[in-house]
Amino acid sequence: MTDWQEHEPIYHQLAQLVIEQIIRGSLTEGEAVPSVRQVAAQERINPLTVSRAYQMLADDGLLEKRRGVGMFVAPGARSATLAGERQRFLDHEWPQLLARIRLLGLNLEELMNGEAG
Amino acid sequence: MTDWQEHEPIYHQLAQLVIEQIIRGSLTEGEAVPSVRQVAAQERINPLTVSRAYQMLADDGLLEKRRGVGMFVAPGARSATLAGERQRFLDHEWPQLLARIRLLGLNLEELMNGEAG
Amino acid sequence: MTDWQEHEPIYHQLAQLVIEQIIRGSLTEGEAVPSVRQVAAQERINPLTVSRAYQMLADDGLLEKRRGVGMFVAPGARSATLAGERQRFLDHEWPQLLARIRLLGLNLEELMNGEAG
Amino acid sequence: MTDWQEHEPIYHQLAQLVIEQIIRGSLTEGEAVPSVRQVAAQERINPLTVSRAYQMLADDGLLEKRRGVGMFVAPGARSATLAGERQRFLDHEWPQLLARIRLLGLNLEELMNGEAG
DNA sequence: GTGGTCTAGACCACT
DNA sequence: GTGGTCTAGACCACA
Repeated sequence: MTDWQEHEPIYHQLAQLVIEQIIRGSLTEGEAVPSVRQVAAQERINPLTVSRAYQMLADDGLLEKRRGVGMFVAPGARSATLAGERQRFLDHEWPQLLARIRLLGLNLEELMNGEAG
Repeated sequence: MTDWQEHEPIYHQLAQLVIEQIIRGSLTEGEAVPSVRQVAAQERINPLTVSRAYQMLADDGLLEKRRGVGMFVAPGARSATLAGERQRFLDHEWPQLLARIRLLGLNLEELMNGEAG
Repeated sequence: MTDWQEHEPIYHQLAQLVIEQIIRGSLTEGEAVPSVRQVAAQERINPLTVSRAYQMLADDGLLEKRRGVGMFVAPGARSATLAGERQRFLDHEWPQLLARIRLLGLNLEELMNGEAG
Repeated sequence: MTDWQEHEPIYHQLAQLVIEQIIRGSLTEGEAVPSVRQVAAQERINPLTVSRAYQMLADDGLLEKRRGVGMFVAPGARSATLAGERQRFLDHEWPQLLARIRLLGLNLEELMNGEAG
């Protein structure tokens, strides 16, 4: 059972988890994703919430539905995801972040400090 | 007119803007912040939303209300803000971001130097 | 109260209705769309079902959300919709349809007959 | 391997394919239709799905079962099918399609002549 | 007032 | 077994 962030929709966090698993390789292309009911039971959340997450991923072409069978990681999902996420990060998140880091007067050393702990 | 982020409350984003201005020095201690009505008109948002943002800042001791006159940047606001923001950033936001950067296979040093992409 | 088709999701039919109203001009750009609750009450369906329809339209850029206020027909929605629907029809639906019409040996006259009744 | 439409049951689409073949004459009356297993393997779908399609056609009198042998196109199937399909198309599908064509501002004559776009 | 999220539970179609 | 749809109802954040 994952512990969900308070202020972000569960279905969104769940989708993100799947994306991470695809990137990390713990879900490989062509592999079946755990069923909606299975995830719902395991995470103790409503099937509809799981369904929404999977639906989002299917809309983005990361998952493939086979009717009456289940949902599968789409071929090419890993590279597509990785490229897409990188793009989004570099274009939208990082510029704002960098401005913020500079505003706060933080440098590389201070930022690296945390990782030792 | 700022363009607001989709998934974060406007009042929160607005407060953040004021904080940045204080840190940057474009709002100096003792200076009056623009009136609720003024901001509301300029940004085309509800006055209540502006009010809420200012209230938050007042609660944190960054703004001072002077009845019938307006709101002013509190003395000591800049250093307090800067310290607080740095703390919050390093403790809560940065760890997640670093994990994300690693997951995407990006190099932090290059990112900091603007060499990425 | 609309009478819904049996075999197509209500939220999908509802979205289609809104699209038709935009094309037809009974919903003009910038105009507020009836609220989720309002439609739900009027059509005697669940608010969530209405919400899904509106969400689809917002995702396609046909509706604009203003938080805490409501949803509005996006600027440029009419021409975008019309162009998009035409494209989709000509590219995907019509070729199959034409093949079918020819297979059944139907001609223009037979097809026009129905419209008199 | 056919690529199936998203929102219509595969068994229904499969039955439609057989009907088209009968009308087109690529399946003649008295001829055996390919076995359930054969189709299932070729189309990579569940044998039950194929079976269901064939069953529907048999129920409509378009196919005949001969136990232990296979299924065959029934005598009189072609004319019966053609008449039935025309009826169904003109009565149920075409009126909606025509309304849609009108809504999109398309010209039926041009469409029939392939001049559209 | 607005839309968004989540739940519990029912029912359906497809394979 | 699979996912999809819908309902009734609760609660929340935003404006």
